[in-house]
Amino acid sequence: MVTEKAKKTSERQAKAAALLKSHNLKQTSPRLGLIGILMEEHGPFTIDDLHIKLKTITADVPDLATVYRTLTRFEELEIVNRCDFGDGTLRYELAHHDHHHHHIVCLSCRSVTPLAHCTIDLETVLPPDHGFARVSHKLEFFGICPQCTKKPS
Amino acid sequence: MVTEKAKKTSERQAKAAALLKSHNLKQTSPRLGLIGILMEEHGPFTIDDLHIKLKTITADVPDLATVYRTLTRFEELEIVNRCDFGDGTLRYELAHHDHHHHHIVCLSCRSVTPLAHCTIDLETVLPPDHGFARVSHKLEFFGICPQCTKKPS
DNA sequence: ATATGTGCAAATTCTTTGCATTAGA
DNA sequence: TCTAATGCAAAGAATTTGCACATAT
Repeated sequence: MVTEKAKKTSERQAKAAALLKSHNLKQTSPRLGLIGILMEEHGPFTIDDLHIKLKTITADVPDLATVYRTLTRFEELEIVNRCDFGDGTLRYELAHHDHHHHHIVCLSCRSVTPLAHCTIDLETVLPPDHGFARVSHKLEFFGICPQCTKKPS
Repeated sequence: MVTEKAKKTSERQAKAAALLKSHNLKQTSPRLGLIGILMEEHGPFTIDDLHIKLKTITADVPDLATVYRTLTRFEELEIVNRCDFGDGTLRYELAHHDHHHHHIVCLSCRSVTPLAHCTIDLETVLPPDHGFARVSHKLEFFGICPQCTKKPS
């Protein structure tokens, strides 16, 4: 009997393989491992988070340098998004090309909550004559989450 | 005869001194120098930019560590804003308390253009039941500026 | 077979910290 | 005088790089 979980895992593996193939990247275990983790949980995760998670699923963990190189590569290919919450450590999450979204970060416990989707309309936010091409944006929210608000800090 | 420029400079010095006094900070030359520079040009500037600019106005340049400490202090006191454009180096600009604004960064020449003011309305962007307290946001735009768009890269 | 990817170790870059000394208020 | 601020040097943290070896296609 095939469990539901095992089924999902194999689906993910197939998707991960297809994703690499579509970008002409070789199927290596660091890459498959990283995409697998990012498909399983939303994140975003720091490089260290990801490196630690890799340890739990593989015997021979890839080198930290490889994790850095892999994610930099993935970012260039827009397989992942890089998130910068201004705390000195970058975080990565899988890119979803049908929408994009932002996060709200708790300044107390550092938890990260994804927001449903982006409602920013560039036309209304930027001056009409800005003259910039290929405009994108980074938007992150910060605050004190409901749990931390209750607790006396 | 007093030139227009000299007059502005002395006005700035007076404002800088008042700013420090209002926060109970001692009047030291690193602090006065930094505020002076930030009042003169919008920036935002990296720590290194500021350190280099200090060299042009003072004989005995403050140590880099002092520049870091001073700006961290200023940020806590909300005298300056810290800007993070995701390129690995933080930038600082004077905080204006009557408004806040964002920037558009050219991905080609790295120039930074301040946008007039922020038009983001938290109510419409965040889900109504988010439950976070003391919400703030960081928003930066990226693109290719008009000059760089013209030039063949 | 061959270009691509990886491990390892060292180097870089940005930032922070400890501590003795100096200097504002 | 007495606390706060600075300089200096060293430590830290995150990330990048060079190069020889390994591996996917």
